[in-house]
Amino acid sequence: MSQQHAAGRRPQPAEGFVEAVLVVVADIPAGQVATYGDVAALLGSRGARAVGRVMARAGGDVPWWRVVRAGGRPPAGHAERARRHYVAEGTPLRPSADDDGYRIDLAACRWRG
DNA sequence: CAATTGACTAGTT
DNA sequence: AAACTAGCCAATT
Repeated sequence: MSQQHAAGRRPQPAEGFVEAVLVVVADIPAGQVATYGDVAALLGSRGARAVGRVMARAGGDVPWWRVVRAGGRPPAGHAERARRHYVAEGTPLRPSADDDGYRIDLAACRWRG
């Protein structure tokens, strides 16, 4: 079959980036966390927001709660859901006066690839 | 193809 | 210390 429309090919980088992010996130051990910027850095990019976008869209199949923001805050809008996972995995948390109610102790459980 | 957006980050005000 | 701004990158419209 011919080519699907000359340039109608499926751009690989699209899936490649998503896959790469999912692989890195899936590689984070339980009880530890990495920041969005760290995940991006492991991929050779600095797109912390791009990582967050992948999580929002395809993070449902990976331990998304192990990816946190710099400063130790859980993913925006998922603080309550993520907190149960941290407690279940023994991730060191710290009380906070924020709406999140807690903060992840990055100094104690930050993971490096 | 330009503009908008988004589970971000660091620096300023 | 909280709010604002600018910078970054990839996907979506």
